[in-house]
Amino acid sequence: MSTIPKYSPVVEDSNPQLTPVASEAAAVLGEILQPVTDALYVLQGKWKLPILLALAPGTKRFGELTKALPTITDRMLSKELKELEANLLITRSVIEGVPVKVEYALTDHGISLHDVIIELQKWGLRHRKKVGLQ
Amino acid sequence: MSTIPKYSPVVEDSNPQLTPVASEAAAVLGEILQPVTDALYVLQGKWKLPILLALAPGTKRFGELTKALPTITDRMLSKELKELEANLLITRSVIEGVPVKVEYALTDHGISLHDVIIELQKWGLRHRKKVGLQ
DNA sequence: CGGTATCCTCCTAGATACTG
DNA sequence: CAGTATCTAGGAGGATACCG
Repeated sequence: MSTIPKYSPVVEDSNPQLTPVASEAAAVLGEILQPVTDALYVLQGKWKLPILLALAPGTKRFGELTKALPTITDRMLSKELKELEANLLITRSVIEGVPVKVEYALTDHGISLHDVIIELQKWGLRHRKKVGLQ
Repeated sequence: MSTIPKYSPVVEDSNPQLTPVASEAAAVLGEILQPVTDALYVLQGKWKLPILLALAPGTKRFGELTKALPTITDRMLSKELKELEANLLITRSVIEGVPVKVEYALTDHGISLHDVIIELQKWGLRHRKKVGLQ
């Protein structure tokens, strides 16, 4: 196992994708790019959003999540949960016993994604109409 | 060349990643997942956002974009511009002459991403603090 | 029950060279 | 100037089997 896996939070590097020219507009753009990239990063991948939505109604166990997301593999679910935990969006609680139970729940920080998701939803609906898919 | 490339708008399939159980909560979740996925989809990749931000101040030509995004390759820029155009976020205007000029500009639909981007930025800034990267 | 370990496949992104 | 053609590498995601 590698020592520092992908579970480190946020985006890996602040790569300068826009030239740092000395115009105010460009400066503003630069201040937008990084935070937005960070936000998009934590939602990246096929399963982040489905998992977060599945946890929205309340705490769920590993097995309950696999039922809620019938096509995810155990490996993927495990991997994604680790990343979400590393980004402080969910908590993982082990309940000792035989067999052991593990509960996953949204953190306040995870819940705070609500506004972002609503805004994405609103735009996504407009986009569907615009593009003509129903 | 394949006949139907990736330039088709929105996400390829509505894959049921959440079980359609008969609870109201799940129904609401299903209505959130698809539009949000669509919205995230059009911003996906390393260059979508930088290109959109580079076009925010106004129309730019291909060469101007390569200068604004110094590390992008021509191939990548060309590919991403096609996808953005297919998603109706930008327009492509050919100005005949020798040599030919091509101008790219945001559409109203592209500009309408503003609210989404601001919301992502706000959350991204909070996320950086939360995660402890300054 | 709640995962790991291995192996594999495809897709994205990039490098390089060339063109109307 | 504004791209296209071709090739390649790396990583995300997936299948399957096994484990404390």
